Amino acid sequence: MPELPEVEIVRQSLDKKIRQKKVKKVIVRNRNLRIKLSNNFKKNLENKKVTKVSRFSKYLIINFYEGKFCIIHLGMSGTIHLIKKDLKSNFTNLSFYNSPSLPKKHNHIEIIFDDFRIIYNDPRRFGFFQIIKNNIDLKKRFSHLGPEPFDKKFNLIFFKKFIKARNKKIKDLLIDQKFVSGIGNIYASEILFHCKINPNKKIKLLNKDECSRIILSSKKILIKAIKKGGSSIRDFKNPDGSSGGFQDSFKVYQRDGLSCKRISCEGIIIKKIISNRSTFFCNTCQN
DNA sequence: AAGAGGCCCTGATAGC
DNA sequence: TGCTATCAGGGCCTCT
Repeated sequence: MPELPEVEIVRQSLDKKIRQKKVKKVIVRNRNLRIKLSNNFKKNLENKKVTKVSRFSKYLIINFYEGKFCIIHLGMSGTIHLIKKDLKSNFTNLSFYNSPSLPKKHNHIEIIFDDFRIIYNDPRRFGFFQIIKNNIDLKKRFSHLGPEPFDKKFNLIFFKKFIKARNKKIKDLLIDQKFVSGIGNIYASEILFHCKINPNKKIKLLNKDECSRIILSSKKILIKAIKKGGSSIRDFKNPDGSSGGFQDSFKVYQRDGLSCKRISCEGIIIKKIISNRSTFFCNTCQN
């Protein structure tokens, strides 16, 4: 499901809700996520107080007072639901489950606070939760990942150096998390449309100006997507149940066969599989 | 050693 | 109202 903008939207509403709150109880219904949940998972969370919720790339990070962290990756289909207690009901337990936005199946993990709980739902179970003991381990955990698009380290010098002695298509490079972290399949297509570069182009053929445009467009598209609340396709929703709006701004994603949205371009949007994933681009203005 | 491809898993949709 | 095939926004592993 989610790329960096969607994860950031989840982070924002989660942070607003659980900052400075103490976890009362944890319910685990299914430990078999992509990474099997550790045996002491519950113990590590129960009675611990949250300082804040942060994020790196597509990973959510719940920060706790004693210096531990719980990282959450949503995989392809993970969603987080904030469920408030229905004050009209006197039933202690069932009164949490009357939210129409809560799916019936695959609610694997619940983290319970005083008068609300957060529920992790994930049909495909490509997501995971992981406890990280301290700051050093947290750094290590993300050490294989490249900078985020907004990071000033993501610049022309870095770009040129990284692509040296490599040969792949630019679309492949953009979703390579070792190069830049947070961009996934949707935004890669949107970014390349924005800077008018063909996703099939080999990186060794990119000139300086094109590299600069890719950097700039990556920043712009992701920031715009965050401002619009992420993209709601399939099942993505803000934990409070509201939808994002960036999907209405898609210029190429899932628009194959339709005409190019660029003013004065007569092109048609093409869908092509690049390394096993759908890629969309204009056959005219992206060269 | 970089890169291509397969695989983890379930659900929605298309086509018969 | 049934099947079966294909595809889906991620990331890791293996083979070459």
